[in-house]
Amino acid sequence: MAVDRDHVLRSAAALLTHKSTATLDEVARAAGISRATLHRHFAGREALVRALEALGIEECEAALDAARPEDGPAADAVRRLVRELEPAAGLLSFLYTENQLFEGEEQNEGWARIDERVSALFRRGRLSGEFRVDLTPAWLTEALFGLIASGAYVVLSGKAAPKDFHHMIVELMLGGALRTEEPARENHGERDHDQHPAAGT
Amino acid sequence: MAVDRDHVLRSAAALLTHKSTATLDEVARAAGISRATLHRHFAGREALVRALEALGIEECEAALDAARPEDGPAADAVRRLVRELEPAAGLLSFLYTENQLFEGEEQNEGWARIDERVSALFRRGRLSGEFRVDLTPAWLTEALFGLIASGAYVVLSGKAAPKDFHHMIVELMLGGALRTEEPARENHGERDHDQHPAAGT
DNA sequence: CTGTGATGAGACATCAATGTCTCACATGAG
DNA sequence: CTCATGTGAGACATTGATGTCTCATCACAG
Repeated sequence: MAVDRDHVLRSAAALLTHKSTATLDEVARAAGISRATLHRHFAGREALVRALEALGIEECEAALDAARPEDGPAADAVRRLVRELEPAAGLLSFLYTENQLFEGEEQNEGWARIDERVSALFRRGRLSGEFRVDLTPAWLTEALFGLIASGAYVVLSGKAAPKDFHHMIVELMLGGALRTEEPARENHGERDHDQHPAAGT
Repeated sequence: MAVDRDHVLRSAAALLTHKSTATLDEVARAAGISRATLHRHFAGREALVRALEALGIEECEAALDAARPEDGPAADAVRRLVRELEPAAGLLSFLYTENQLFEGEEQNEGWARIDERVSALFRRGRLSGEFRVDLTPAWLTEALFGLIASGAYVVLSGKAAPKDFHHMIVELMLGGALRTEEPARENHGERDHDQHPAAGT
């Protein structure tokens, strides 16, 4: 045997994340194999992207499982979810933009399922009174992935440190940019970052 | 004369927004002209994208001018900015993802300028005590454009109504998803004293 | 009407990415 | 050693998008 399929996929994901138009030859080089070998494992660019999509879906599902979106306060579940999704941020960023190309084509049911699970989390939070009622679960779901993509980009471009990824996204997502007397992002039981900016006057 | 250059650009923007790989032939058809004519106005795909980029920059600058980011509460300035940016959301969404392809190449200085102006707004808000200090202006700027892109996508896909565009983005951006005793979105200028014992736990 | 200018349609060559195939080499099993 | 397998390198044809050019048509100014 040869060529660790998973290694190839991850290399491809890393490369395509910041150069989505990379040639198959470039993808192969990035993985340390020849174009011929790459083609032996993935019939073509289409197949490669599909495989990446499958990998992304797989990681999202795994992240969702690990984040236990049904447990405890919804806000904490969101924090855990972002935490679990962080390793896949680059790949997701790529797929997020790539998916817009599939406009019109039928969306992979895997995404629909993930979308549903995340939406369910936001719905639960809304029902429990934790989340605002004027922001729909659908929008929050879309926004979450959008922010993850933006976050991955910011970190990649060096405008922010990797260690701030989780904080940036979770805090903006949950608490917003406005400073409040009572920081909305107080931890509901879980000890995440606690860089409370001493909201006092 | 013939072919309203501006019309062609806007058609192209609309098409490329949801199919970024559209053929020049498709772009031409979308604008209601022939590929030959399209080519007479824009030397090639490269030139076309550049023109779209220039248009996007122009609209952003105009939006920034109209939003008076220096006036009044920073939060209100953000609201005005999103309002002014809304018509260009589709175009921005396209450029936002497209820009990631130019990774490595020198970024158009126009974007740098816009980035700087928006960042300045968030810096101002942070200094005035309106915005949180743990979220950097750079991140908020990136996030704002990311949310605008997400918002444009959600509206385009029909998951949200166009009329909610502004609300969705501004509210999530400023107030976050968490429900608070004193909804941040009601602060349209004057800060109402929030001395509520919102201590969740 | 006539001339000018812009456009639409389409032919044609070019180019880059891709799909396919061959051949030689390296490695490991027997 | 000998064979089977997987791989690297590269040739070659195909395909789709593009750049370029020609020619007929249409609208409008004179």
